[in-house]
Amino acid sequence: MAPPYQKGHAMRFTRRVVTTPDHLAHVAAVLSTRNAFAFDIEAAGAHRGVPARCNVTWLSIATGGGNAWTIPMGHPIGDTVVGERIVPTPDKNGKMINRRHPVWEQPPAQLDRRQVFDTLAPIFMSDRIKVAHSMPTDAVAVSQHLPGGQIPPPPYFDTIVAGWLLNENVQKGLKPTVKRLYGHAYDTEDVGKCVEKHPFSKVTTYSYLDSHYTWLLYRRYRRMIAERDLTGVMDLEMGVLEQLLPAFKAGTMLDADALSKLKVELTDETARRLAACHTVAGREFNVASTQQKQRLLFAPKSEGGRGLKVLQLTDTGQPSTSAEALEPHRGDAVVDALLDYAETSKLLSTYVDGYLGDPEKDREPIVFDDQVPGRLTVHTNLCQYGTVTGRFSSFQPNLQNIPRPDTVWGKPIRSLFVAPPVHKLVVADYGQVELVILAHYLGEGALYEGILRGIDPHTATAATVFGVTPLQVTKAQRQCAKGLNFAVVYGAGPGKVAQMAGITVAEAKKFMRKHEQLFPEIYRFKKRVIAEARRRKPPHVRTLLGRYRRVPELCAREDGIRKKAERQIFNSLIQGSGADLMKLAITRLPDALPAGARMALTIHDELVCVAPEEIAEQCAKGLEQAMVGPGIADLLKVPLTTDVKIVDCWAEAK
DNA sequence: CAATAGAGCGCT
DNA sequence: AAAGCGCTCTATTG
Repeated sequence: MAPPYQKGHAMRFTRRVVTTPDHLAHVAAVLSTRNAFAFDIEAAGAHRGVPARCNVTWLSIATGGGNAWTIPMGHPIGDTVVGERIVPTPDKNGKMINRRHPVWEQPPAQLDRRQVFDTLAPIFMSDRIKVAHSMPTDAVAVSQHLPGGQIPPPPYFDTIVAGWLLNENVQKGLKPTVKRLYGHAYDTEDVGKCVEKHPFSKVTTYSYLDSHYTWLLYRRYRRMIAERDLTGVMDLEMGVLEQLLPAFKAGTMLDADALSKLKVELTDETARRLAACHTVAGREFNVASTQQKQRLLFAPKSEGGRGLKVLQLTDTGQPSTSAEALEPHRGDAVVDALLDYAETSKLLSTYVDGYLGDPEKDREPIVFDDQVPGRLTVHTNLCQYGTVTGRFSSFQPNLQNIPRPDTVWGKPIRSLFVAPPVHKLVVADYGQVELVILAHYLGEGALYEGILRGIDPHTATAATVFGVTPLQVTKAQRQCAKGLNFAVVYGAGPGKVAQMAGITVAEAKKFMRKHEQLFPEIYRFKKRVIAEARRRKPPHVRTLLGRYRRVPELCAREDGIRKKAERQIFNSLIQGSGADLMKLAITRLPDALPAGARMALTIHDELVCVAPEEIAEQCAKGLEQAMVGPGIADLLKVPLTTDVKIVDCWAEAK
């Protein structure tokens, strides 16, 4: 039964917009007869981008039988502008200017959020299949309003993950996907970016269509996943998702005092280094401007430059001012000063000001200080569909590029990441997982034999190349072998190998030839992988657990393009299989870890868990089992190892 | 004024 | 001719 027509919005929406208790009860009644539903939220206000803290103002739900609704819960404006208001606002120079603001009519009466979620909680907490396009955002946002802050339980079907598994090379967002598959460009105004500024009816349509199309994608993808033999990988990803949600909701803790202290120190140091740049250059200039640096360094002395030789060009053919390009010019006072400044200013802007915000640059903090005294919380997005290879990406903030603790400024930065009070971080990383996977695929030869015997792969390679026993391998020989192994996995040329190994290009070429003679099985395997991939349509490879990586350029006519595709396809087999193993380990955590311990982060080959200190030891044992125990070990012909540490802060784990 | 491209650099 | 990412800043473009 449709509710009566309501004043204030168009007739055609009366079945879609839920604004009365009766209509809400009807929604719940229909959903209770369904075994799956898609949902989507819109958030407004300060923390709209942070699902753990955002203000949910719309909930839309779609399910079978053409049922779809949207439920506004505090949309501030109606449909038409009824006047305007002059508001004095400070401009960026602090001067007051009068700004005109539209005055909107009142929105229709809306349901109370509490009432909506109380009514729908049994549906969300049931064993129905929950469908969303990027589940973490919607599930964690909704969890704020469910009893006890509970996260809706599985089963899940995340359509963005399914779409990505079906084709990792296309835009994944709902709008581009709908445009591509259904030819409907339904939100050209970016309503979702700031719903509260758009008229009620417009948001109604937008919100409604989000869950409507998510449901259509579910219907479509469910079948395709099965048809393309992707059920196993999809199940794996949905298992990963289950572990991701609590980590996303809880966030990661930072030491608040250490961060404010570091801010002072890094700010001072960076200011000193900036002053040094201006002193040695003899004038003030913008040290962050590559254009100005180019002129300063490479212009002839007669024109006020340093007259340095250009050793490297950028993609657009400009003289490069990167650290790598300037390295040979070390010793020049200006070069030294510029590189010193670049070091700390990068760290300051990314890892300190980037977290705390910077009023001068109109940047909001991304840390929250309302959780535990003395601690700040960040809710990084560990994006399980963030790469083409299967790895995670991490953003807002990126916690996968925190500086290493073995550098002067890296240590205090990584030390910021701490366990919550009376908890420990339990950190484990796979040992040389990519070479282990390669050895598994090879099943023969010196690399395979070495890893089978538990020898460090770089040492094993060095022993073979230099014709010595593993115990006799020197540091320099191991470094050289490391460069060679790198070249295998990434397809690096002699220049990069030389640079990495600290040898000349001629020497690198010599060693690479020798490597090819001593490890023929590697090159045969590589050739075979590429040839088989090229024969498939579209050209692709499948990883250890069946994940696809398609690289259409593998059939390109142009040499450079095709060679790059060959490197990508081979690297994806290795890198993607590494991602498979890590994701499988993550799904094993609930069975392996003691109650109270959970995943916190993953950095490609590293898995960070958090546990109450009294069960940290158990957690460490469980983590090891999850990562290398039976079920993982059985997948490989060679042993996979992990190094587990129990620490108070992340910097201690290296 | 907002969006985008390019350069550069942090990580595995 | 080094695989995969995200963030900050400048300079340009709309």
